[in-house]
Amino acid sequence: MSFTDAENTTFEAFPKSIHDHSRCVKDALAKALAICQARGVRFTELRKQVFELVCASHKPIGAYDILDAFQKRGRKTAPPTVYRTLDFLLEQGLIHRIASLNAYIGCDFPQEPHRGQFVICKLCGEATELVSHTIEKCIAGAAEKLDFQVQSRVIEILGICSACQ
Amino acid sequence: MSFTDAENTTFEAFPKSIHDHSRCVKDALAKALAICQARGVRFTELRKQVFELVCASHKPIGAYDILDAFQKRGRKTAPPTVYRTLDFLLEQGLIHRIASLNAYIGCDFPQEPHRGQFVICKLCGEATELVSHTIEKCIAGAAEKLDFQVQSRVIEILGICSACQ
DNA sequence: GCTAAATATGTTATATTATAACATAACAAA
DNA sequence: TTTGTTATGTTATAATATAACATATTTAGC
Repeated sequence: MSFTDAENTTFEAFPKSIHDHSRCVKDALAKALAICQARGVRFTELRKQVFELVCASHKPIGAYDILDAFQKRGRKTAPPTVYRTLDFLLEQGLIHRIASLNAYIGCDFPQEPHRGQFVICKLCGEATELVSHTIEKCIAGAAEKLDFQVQSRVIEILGICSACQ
Repeated sequence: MSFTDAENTTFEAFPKSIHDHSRCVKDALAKALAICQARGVRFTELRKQVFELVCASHKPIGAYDILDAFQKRGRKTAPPTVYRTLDFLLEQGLIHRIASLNAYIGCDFPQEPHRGQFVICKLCGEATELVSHTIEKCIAGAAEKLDFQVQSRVIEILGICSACQ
């Protein structure tokens, strides 16, 4: 469930402790599959499994955590396999990379082309995605003044969530 | 030389190719020294040298580039020495870390308590700092709605600067 | 000045994150 | 069914960062 406020910022409830997570994962998988089919790219078993691991929680997960999970399941996997798969999911906009944590999180709005903005709790590790059009506009304005062509942006807000205070 | 626009965003000229850089470094060193003296912390020779290396250009520099520079000068230095020194400079707000590049850059506004926002050219590597109060407000607004205590933020805008287009 | 405490730096080893380069397998189109 | 393309496997290594402990330097109190 996402909200849009008066300043035109869209966000999910946070923290996400209280929601039907199995449904949440199921929906995300269905969306991802539909998106890949529509684009004619393959949502292979490996990609599906990595995506499921990333979506298993709303805490950004590291590449080596994914690797460990595979190895615990008895699947011998090497880092390039995981990184390549993460790269695919990033390219398709199904997940985001959190630069300040070297970790990956499922995208809350995979249908729409957009740039993720994140709010991340340093205590519980949960993160949620914002889409603030005000921030977008402000960045676009500054870029225009500098005659700068924006290609990507990293916006990560770190602190303590309401539940952890 | 910094500017403040109608939307209350302060920024330096960008790209910075055309400015008196030796003066720029000299000023930064003087400011850093004054700040450390005022706070009663030591701006040691090592810290000064690392700070000078970071300020030697307006391109974010990696920790291992700093290490290499020391080793080229015949000074045998190990990674922890560099990282500890960078940590000190970060704590004092004299430099910033660019998370998306794993690199470090001198702070343009070390006197004021603020959070860096960066515009970074992927071609020439130059970066400049913004202080957009609009972005600050927007983040503060979203945080308040989520009852989230902001501790730090990472705002990095990547693309192509005017000179490189 | 001398000594103790605090601060800073040196040193060794290792953890963590990510990629290069090349081999094999699976799939898709003709 | 063979050919090109895409995906995955495999080995090795690069790049970034920290833990743990040793030594040196500075500061403050005496």
